[in-house]
Amino acid sequence: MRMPHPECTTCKSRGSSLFNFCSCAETEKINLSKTCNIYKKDQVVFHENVFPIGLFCINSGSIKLSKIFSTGKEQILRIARAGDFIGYRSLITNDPYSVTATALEDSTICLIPKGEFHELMQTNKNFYEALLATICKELESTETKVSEIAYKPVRGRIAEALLLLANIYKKEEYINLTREDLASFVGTVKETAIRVVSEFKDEKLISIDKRRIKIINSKGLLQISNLYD
Amino acid sequence: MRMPHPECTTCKSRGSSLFNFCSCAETEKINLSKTCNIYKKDQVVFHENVFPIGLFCINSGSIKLSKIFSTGKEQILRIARAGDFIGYRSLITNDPYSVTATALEDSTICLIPKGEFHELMQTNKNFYEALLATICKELESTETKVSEIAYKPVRGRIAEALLLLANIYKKEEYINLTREDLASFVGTVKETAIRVVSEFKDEKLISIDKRRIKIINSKGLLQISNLYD
DNA sequence: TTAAAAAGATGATCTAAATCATTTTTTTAT
DNA sequence: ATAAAAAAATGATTTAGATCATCTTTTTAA
Repeated sequence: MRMPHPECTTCKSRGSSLFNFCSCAETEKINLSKTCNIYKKDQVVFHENVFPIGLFCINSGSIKLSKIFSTGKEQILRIARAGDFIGYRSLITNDPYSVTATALEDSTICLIPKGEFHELMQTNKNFYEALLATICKELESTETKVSEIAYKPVRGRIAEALLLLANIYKKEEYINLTREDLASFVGTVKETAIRVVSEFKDEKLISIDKRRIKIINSKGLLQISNLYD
Repeated sequence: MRMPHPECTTCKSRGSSLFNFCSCAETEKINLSKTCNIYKKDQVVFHENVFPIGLFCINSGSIKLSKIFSTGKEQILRIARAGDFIGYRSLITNDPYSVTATALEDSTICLIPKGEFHELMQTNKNFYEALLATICKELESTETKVSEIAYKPVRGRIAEALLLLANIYKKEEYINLTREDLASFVGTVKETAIRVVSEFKDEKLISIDKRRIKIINSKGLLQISNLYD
């Protein structure tokens, strides 16, 4: 779905994005070449194994990045929000996407053409360095994820995930993720995630309104998360 | 342990390392500023949570990069060999090491001072770009590891790990890793790794001499590895 | 507004893999 | 060469969490 372009220069996500490292002139230039679309909830932004055509910059909403198996199982690796870039790795390595990006809610996403991205990489050192730092941070958190899935019990992983998600969704009052997505995020199944979330509710660590989760005792959750570190 | 410096310019690992992107003059300069040490088997090269003082370049041997838990459990994330750089991520982000590096066998490792590394990053675009590409690849393989630990049964993970290790150790005839390290690498326990390796021997997928593993049916292993993708 | 679909809850059962315990083989150090 | 230590092998037992099945609540769409 096409929509009137939000302006990059005045974009409310600019401060929290890598565009913060771009000059006004650069931002203006990007603004002219970009296109912008609304993705409905559950709509795929890009598919695993497909070659990229540009850089996606999330203007509003949230996007899950996941690997999907032939068995239908899904592993969510990361959840991106307003201001985040997605799909830049394939642009750098010239490889097809290694993950699938799907909208978790209705989201507005801008697409910056490949050439524009590469030009920015060539000409703006600050941008380049900030991007490199972002990738390094991502790698570190992914390495942490490996160890935790391997050694931390489900209860600890869900406690930790809820704290992380509360931070991602800090502007909203509730964590807006189905139990099934929560399960995919921590590497378990729906039923187990449902059970653990119910336990946390009984233990007064979280409250639930309809199906939405709100943390009411983050210290308690942190303790559960750290039990096995 | 100190030793006579191997020469960077004639280093047999140079072709397979990122120094391949450096000019002769640059390599000479690095050669003069570097120091070189032998690390005995099981010796720690650097520790988690410690700040880096330079860039490590493996001249010979093999190094495991792992996270170690307070419970004593270890998750091996990556195994680095001759020509590989280790510890560059902390140098880029100015953070302490997020993993511990330990010699799997007696290894020779050069240490390039921090300043030298940063200068190279500033002045040599090819080097910079190659490093960025390396990190991107690492991130992709770490993401794959997350999904596999979450969804692939131990048999499949060990089959896959053996194929990967055979490739890392392609110059040697045997895979030189204890069952315990193999277990840490795929996220399981020693006993389970031992049992699966024994099964593979019984199924004529591998042969074992003393405790060393040699692959004799890689197609079979690949099939087991792919059963659940 | 109502029917259908999706999400969540919950109980029962099963199983892969962890844990615990002991023995054998290989390696290392004296 | 021999003793001690480390690694591997193997059996018995336990368990966390997956799977299967059914029911309830909430959301979505006609």
